[in-house]
Amino acid sequence: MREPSETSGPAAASVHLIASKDTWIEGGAVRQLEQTARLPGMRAAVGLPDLHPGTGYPIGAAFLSELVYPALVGNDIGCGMGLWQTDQAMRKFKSERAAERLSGLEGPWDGDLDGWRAEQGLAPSAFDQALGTIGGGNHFAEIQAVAEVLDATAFAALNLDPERLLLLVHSGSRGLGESVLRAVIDQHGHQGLAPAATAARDYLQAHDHAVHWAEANRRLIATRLLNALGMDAERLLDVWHNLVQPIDWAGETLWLHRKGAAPADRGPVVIPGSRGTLSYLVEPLLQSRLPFAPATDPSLRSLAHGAGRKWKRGEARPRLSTLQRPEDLRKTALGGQVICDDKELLYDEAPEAYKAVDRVVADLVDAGLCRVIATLRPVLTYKLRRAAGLRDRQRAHKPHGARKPKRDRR
DNA sequence: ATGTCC
Repeated sequence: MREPSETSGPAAASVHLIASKDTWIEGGAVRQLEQTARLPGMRAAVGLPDLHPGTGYPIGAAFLSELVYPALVGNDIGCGMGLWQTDQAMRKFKSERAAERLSGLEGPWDGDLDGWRAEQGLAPSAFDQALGTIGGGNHFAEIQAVAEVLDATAFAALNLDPERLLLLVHSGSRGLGESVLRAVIDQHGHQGLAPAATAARDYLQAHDHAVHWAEANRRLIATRLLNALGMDAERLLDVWHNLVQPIDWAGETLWLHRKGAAPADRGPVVIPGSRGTLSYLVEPLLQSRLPFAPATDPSLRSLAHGAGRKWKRGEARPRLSTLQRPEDLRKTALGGQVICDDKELLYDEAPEAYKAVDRVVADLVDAGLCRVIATLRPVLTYKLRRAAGLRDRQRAHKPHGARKPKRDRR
């Protein structure tokens, strides 16, 4: 573990960075970590090895505070990862055939929403048309195969079969979380809220609903995708990496904010790479460490939530477009296939835009925070499918005058 | 990240 340099200002929370010297971390992200740690009421802050800059606050970090900071959780409240084991044998899977069967996941679900919501115990919201949709950015649904089993005992304990395909879903609360954040920010700005105050209570109630919505959303995404492929599956895990929750610490209640940080106290988690690299199924090693205290657990019971972005959104296309065409990006180095009809998104989420997940996981293992159970190989990554007529064209019709002149074909 | 943006 390396420690950020001392900075001036009021002595505040302890700040830790869990990363080896070989792991690239942007200076701006470390500055955001230190600045956030100086907010009122902060007790401890940790940057995980996937730390990278966010808008105002870093991503890949956890914060322990006396106050509740909605802005720190961000807009995608409840975002996380769900993992399913399917009944589909890897050897019999035809990924091109499967890709043809996947479409329409962007539109509203045509099932019995009321019945399903009741089954999930999920209160209705104005955003329920979006239930079962993946969204944009780094969200995805991915069919994976087991690449290597490194801990056979833990693997078997999860009832995992190395021959069967898995489904990993990464999504969150979409527009609902955005509306919850906007409502509290409009009233109170970015300030920390006293947990007992009405503002915090109202926020936390809406936050908890968004967290529930996000999990239900991942479940419905999985259901839709599995139905389309004619597969059955069992959920192995579901964890949130964007949320705030109360945590008991030496008799007092503090608030643990995870901003792109996976929990180390909810069983195994998947640390996804990019669509072109392996993902890691890991077993956290902190579950028996009680009582909870930052002094004995500087990781704040958290793990990296992925590889971490290396390039900001929008930066990848100009860097890569001369080297790789969109059709090149729809096949990956590990033989996987990518469904993504949005060019900007295709470039933004290219493997090159991410740090090396192997390095990130190695840092966690070296810090004694987790053990690798297995590595998972991407087979078919679903990002965004546009209606057939609109694929690889301009998103919307523009007036003729606004159209660029046709360029010569190379 | 965002029923994304005019």
